Amino acid sequence: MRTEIKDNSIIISGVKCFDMARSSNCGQAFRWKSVNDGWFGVAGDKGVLITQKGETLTITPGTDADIGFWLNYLDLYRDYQAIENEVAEDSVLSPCLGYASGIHIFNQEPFETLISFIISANNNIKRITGIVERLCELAGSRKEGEIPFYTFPKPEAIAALSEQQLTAIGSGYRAPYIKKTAEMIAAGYDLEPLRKMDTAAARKELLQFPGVGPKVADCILLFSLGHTDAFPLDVWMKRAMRLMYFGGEEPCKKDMEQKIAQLGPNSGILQQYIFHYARENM
DNA sequence: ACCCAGGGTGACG
DNA sequence: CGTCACCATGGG
Repeated sequence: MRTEIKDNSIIISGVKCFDMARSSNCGQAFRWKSVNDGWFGVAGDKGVLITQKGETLTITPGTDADIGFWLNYLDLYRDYQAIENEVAEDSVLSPCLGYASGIHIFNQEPFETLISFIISANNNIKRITGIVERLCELAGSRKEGEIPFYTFPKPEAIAALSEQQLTAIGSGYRAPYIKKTAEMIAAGYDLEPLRKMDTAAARKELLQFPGVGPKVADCILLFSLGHTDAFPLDVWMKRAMRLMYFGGEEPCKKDMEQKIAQLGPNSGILQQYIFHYARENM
């Protein structure tokens, strides 16, 4: 893999085992949208267009100082080929690769992920995307450029909104959860130390936030805090796990946990393959 | 009209 | 510890 700067763009060549289309459209992030010949997305205070042609990625705009940020965000440091090789040898999981090969876990900003997945509860991806977009327009800061965009709001900005404003953008009964959680972060709770905790301890911390239960906590751990063994179990995943490992029958909790543990330290990444496979097939 | 969506909360046993 | 009604919203 090689990086260079050309015409205000970051060019990353020799990119293997990465599919931007699948990665940006697999329900882990809500701020990427397909445009003419690529994807426009926002991360932190950066809004960029990413195009992929074969093994070459182009990120526009991008300077030398941004290279490390995007390599980390797109999880290009991780050896996904090794992970996919193991999946290919697993007779149960290998069918997922046809639909999920090239999916990377994006390393997103923790507060944004926390709020986004509170919104995700009992909701569908299209609606979640819309609510997040309206939240950014309501309380984020506008950035001008070739494609103008809004940043994800800071905790203080969301805490300052009324519940009525939050329901007005479509968040429904989750409005008080969003507000209270933002208030807790604005009051000084730091999510960063959760990266270094073991997954179970970090999960317990996240469960303190209103609107965060086991599934939402696992999404935050996996999509923003580097815990690749967090395994979000939503309705799609339960359906898929039932069919793949339990003959279509509902397993008891212990058997499910045992099966997940058996998938190893990258179970969360495998989860994303299974999730995408399930959404396309079930 | 009914069911579903990347579920969580609170009440009750 | 487990179960379950309820929660707001829009699309099928």
